[in-house]
Order: sequence, then structure tokens, then C-alpha cells
Amino acid sequence: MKPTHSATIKDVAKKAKVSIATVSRVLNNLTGYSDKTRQKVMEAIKETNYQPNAIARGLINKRTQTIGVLLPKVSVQFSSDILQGIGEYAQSHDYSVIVCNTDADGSRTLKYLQVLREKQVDGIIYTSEVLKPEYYEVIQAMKIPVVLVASESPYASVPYVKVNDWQASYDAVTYLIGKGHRRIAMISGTEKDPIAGRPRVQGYLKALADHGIPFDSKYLVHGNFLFDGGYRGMEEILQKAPEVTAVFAASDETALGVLSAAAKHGVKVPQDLSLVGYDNVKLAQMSVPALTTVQQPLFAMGQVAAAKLISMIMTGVVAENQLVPHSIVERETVGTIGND
Amino acid sequence: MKPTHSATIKDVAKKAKVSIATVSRVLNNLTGYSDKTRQKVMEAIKETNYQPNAIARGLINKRTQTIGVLLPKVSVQFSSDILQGIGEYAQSHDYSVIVCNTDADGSRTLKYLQVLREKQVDGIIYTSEVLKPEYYEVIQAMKIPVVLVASESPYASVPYVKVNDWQASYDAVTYLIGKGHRRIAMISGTEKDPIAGRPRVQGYLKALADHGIPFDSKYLVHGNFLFDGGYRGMEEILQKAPEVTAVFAASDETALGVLSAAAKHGVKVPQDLSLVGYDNVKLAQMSVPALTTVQQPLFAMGQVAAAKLISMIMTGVVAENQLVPHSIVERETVGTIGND
DNA sequence: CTGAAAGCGCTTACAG
DNA sequence: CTGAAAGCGCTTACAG
Repeated sequence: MKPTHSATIKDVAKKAKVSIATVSRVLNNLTGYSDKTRQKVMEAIKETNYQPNAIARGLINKRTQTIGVLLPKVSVQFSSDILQGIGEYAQSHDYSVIVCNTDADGSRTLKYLQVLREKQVDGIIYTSEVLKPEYYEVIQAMKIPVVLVASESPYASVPYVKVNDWQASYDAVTYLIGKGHRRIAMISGTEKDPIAGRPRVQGYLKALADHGIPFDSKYLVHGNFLFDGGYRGMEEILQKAPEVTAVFAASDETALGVLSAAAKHGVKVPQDLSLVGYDNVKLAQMSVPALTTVQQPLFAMGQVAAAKLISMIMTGVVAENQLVPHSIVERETVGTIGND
Repeated sequence: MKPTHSATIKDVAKKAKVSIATVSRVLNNLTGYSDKTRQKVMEAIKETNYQPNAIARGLINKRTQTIGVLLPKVSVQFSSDILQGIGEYAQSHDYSVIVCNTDADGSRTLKYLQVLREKQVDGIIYTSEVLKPEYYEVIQAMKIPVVLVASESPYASVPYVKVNDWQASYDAVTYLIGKGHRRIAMISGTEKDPIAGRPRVQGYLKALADHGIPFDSKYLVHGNFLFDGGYRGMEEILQKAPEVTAVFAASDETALGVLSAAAKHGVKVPQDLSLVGYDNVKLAQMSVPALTTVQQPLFAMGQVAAAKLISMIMTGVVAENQLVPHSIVERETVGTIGND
């Protein structure tokens, strides 16, 4: 007679003729049972096709072995590379991940946080966005660790892992200058974004200044990290400042928008215009010409964030912030210019 | 004196001077308490900052309000569009989603299934891959519903939602024929893939046959749904069959590979060569020229799958299979050819 | 080495 | 309308 319900520890105990305490012990590889008992229990587990119930376990252990990941939809490829890294690390350390698409909508974030709390996740990874005080507060109340990826925060208890955006941007522009460019425009991300918006603009400005190139405000146009921002930005530049020889785009998607607009207006890349992107997302290799870009190690960032979080869960000690290395991957969109 | 632990139903009961049963009742909007009691309880909830514990609730209800989603990494954009749809629907119906990246690795799938079982998910969505008998078996044992997206199965208890791949492919090729092309090559997906591989090839073959175009085996090359498959496939075609005037690629990524290879060899799209992709992923709008492609409503497919799954969870009755409509979105990669 | 019992935070008959 | 009690499937002192 097959049981209609899935086997529980009780069924195993009965079949093995031991107490549930003993079953629990062998299940958890504790000590305190003879080898013979172990045999009996193992056999009963096989026979009953027993599977532990993580919910019951979680209730008593106050550990669910699951973490929550909050990420905005923005620039999907970007997010999913990070998510991939998180998932990889988590899974190999016996954690599951609940994903929450905040979709750049604040009220949703709060709701998700609520759910994660009720579901008793052991920790949270927060991606690509500023950790607003209101979010920080509720997370505090949850008494679980959080780590930020591709974002940063002023909270000592919330470590982050990210690239040095300012520096990366500085390097990209310096790279362009090294190729002989002086009339370099930038299409930024969202203007007010304090993480990936402003710092990258600052890096651009500083690189110009350090190389004695006066800043021309026509050369800076604000985008939104997306394709259309790049497209429109490029058209604006073409109109207001056609003398520009290079464009630095704040994301690869933006750069692809530039590429499209350039093609539409008969501007040849890299012959007439050089272009550098940012992210080195899979896209960057697939365009024609292939995109020279600033690489962020997205997958690794996800892994590192997961590692930090899990370490915080286990030890209770706050992890260090971590700046991960960026680099410029050279492909086909940058040309050299002779001195003029 | 602040409690060191988060408030439980017990704390609320004490503060409101009622039993935990009563608290539970108002929490769940049941009947059986005076308005006055309700007031007291609500107040106590506020004061204690009580949050329900979904784990405890799940243990007794045998419902966790979470579903598991299995998806391979292949063609990330594709997967994340579907995931987005699932997430959207799930969240608005009070379900959380645990994502499992199977990464085209079988043993991993089994392990994930195990985890999902232990975590007592209420249902599973399985994406883009064949549901192998061994997987089906363990899912059966879990006694929870499954639905397939962008895949199909012979199991009556496992509904799927997908596009009619055969038909979509047939339509794409017919479209090319309608534009005057007769020497049409195809770069397929993974050759043996029974879902997105073979049926699309069959559709190609049938469209050719129906229009009296003899099939030339040089015109069919197998790729892998990825960029490099398209790139290499295009080079192969250029070499073996340079007379080809159109290529049908089994995925947008593949099509971008074709675009790159074409550019590399000086073949102009659409002037020298027409190209149709498959998926209509965000990528397709970002290439130069923008890709004409077969659109799969990925986001909607995710939503529909989630809807079916949740309905199955609630009602216990198996949902119907669903073929969702595809269409051809015309952009810039197809040119017309005069009769010859 | 082993088991009886308490308890994790809830829900739900059952009585009153 | 309200509460005491049993129970969901586990783990973990505590005794022996």
C-alpha cells in the first residue's frame, strides 16, 4: 500500500524501527548512532523514497538557504550576467535564489522586500541601484545581511562590489586621447544617476582636463543607458558638433544606438568616428564593427557578491567593499588620428 | 525594552490580550471576531511591527507560494525575456520565483529538481528544453504541476506554451520567396534539437517544396543558435554556395553572426544578401541594418506559462497546451529580387 | 548509542 | 465571538 503523502521522517523512523531523533541524526551526519542503526535508517530512506522538507527545517533552524536578488530590468543583458554569477556561486554553496524584478519602480521594491522578509531569506543582493534610506531601513529591520553589486552606499554595514566607474571612464577617454582624438563627445547614462551616471561624466571631464583639452558643453549629451538614448544622442551631436571625432558612450547599448545613428547619417565607424562603449556585454562582440569597450567583469561581480553575502550569513561579520578591475577591450570601433 | 527577536503571532496576541487563534483569524481575514477585537489586534500588529512568517505558514498550509523556473543559459536574452514575463505574472499573483540556471547540463537539472522539491515549491516552469523522461519522473514524484515554455512534451499532464516552430519557419521562408528569392540558405539551430532545431528545418524544406524550389543540401548548414554558429555558417555558405541570395537564420543571434561574416567578406545586406532572423529579441533592433525577423512573443509566453501553472496549482486541473502567434517583423535586412 | 519531549511560528478543527 | 489544543515536519537539549 503506497502512502498518499510524501514520506516524512516519521515514516522513515517507523520503517527503521528507531526514533525520529535518530533518523534526524543520520540525516544530518551527526554523531551518536551505531553503524547498524545507520544502515537500517539509510535503507528505510531508500525504501520510503524520503526527501527532507526544507520548510520544516527552515522553521526550526531559522535558515532557509535562500537569498533574494533585487534587480531592475534596465539593460537586461547586464543584469542577467550578474545574476548568472550570483546563481552559479549560490547553487554551488547550497543556496537558492529568489529573483525580484524591481523594474525601476520604487513601490515594487518595498513590496518585494516585504515578501523576502516573510519568506525568511537569509540575505539580499541588491543590484545596480541606489539603496534608498527607506529600503535600508526595512532591511535593517530584517536583521539580515545585504550586499550591493554595481552600486554603492554610504552604509558601513552594506558592502558593495563594483568597478571604479570614475576611473574606468577616465581610462576610456584617456585611451581615446592616446589615439590622437581631442574632439571627444560623451553620451552619458541617466543624468542624475549617482552610481553609473555622474561618476562616468566626471571621469570624462577629468581626463579631458588632465590632457589640456577644454570642455565644450555641446560635447556632452545625456542618454539613459539604452539604445534609443544613444541613437538620439548621436543625432544631437551630429547636428550640434559635427566636428567630433570620437564618442564615448556610457553603455554598450548606448554605443549600439550611436552605431545605428552613424550608419543612418553616412558616418563611417571607425573611419569618420571612433566609438568606445561601456560594459562589454555580449552585444559588444556582435555589432558591425565590433565594439571597443570598457569591460566590467559582470559575471565575476555576481559571484563575488554572492560569496560576500554568504560569508556574512555564516560569520555575521560585515564584508569589505570591493572594487573589481576593469579594462579596455579593443575591437574595431576606434581609429587613430594624426596630430593636427 | 525591545525584543531581540522579530515579533511573532504570540507577541501580538499577548499585547492585544487575545489568543493566537484570534490573531491568526484577523491576519487571514477570516470571520469570527468582533470589530473591537480586530481593532486591538491591528493595533498590536502595528506596535510590535509584526510580519508573518511564510515558512511557518508554508509548513502547515503545504503551500509555499513559490514556483521554480528552470532555464538554460543558452541565448540569455531569450531566457530573460521569458523569465521577465513569468516574474511579472507571478509577483502580481503573490508567488515568488526561484530561478535555476541549468546551463545545458543535465546532472545539474536533477540537482535543481531535488532542491525545488525540498523547498516545497508549488509548481515548476521548465524552459526551452526537452523534458527528459528522467526529469519527468522525479517531477511526477513531487506531485506538483509543471508547464513547459518554448518547448513541448508528449506528456498529457504537462502542458506547453510555444510558437508553432514549423509554421513560423515555413512563413519566414515563404516570405523570402515572396520577395523573389529562390536560392535561400538556412543556418539552423542545434541539429538534433527536436524543439527549435528540426521543426524549423522542416518548415524551411516544406516551404521550398511547396513553391517548386528544389532543395540543395549545400544550402543547409547547422549552427547552434549562437553568434559564432551564424558566423561560421555564413562563411561556409559563402564558400560552398556564393550564389545564395537569402539566408534564414534560426535565431537572431545567429543572424547577427551572419551579418558580421557578411560584412567581413564585403557582402552587403540587404543589397547582395537578404537575411531573416528568429526570436525578435531586443538585439534585432540594434543591429545595422536592423534585422527582419520572426517574432516570438517571449514576454507574453512567460506570462501565459505562469498563468497556466498557477491555475493548475489552484484548481488541480491540467491546463491546455497553447500555441501562441508568431509574426514577421520587417526591418531592413530583406531586399526584393526581380524574376530571373 | 538512543528516545521522549519541547519547540520553531503558524492554522484549524473543536468546544464553549 | 473566543480560546485551548493538536499538528505541520523537523532539530536539539536532556536523560538514560
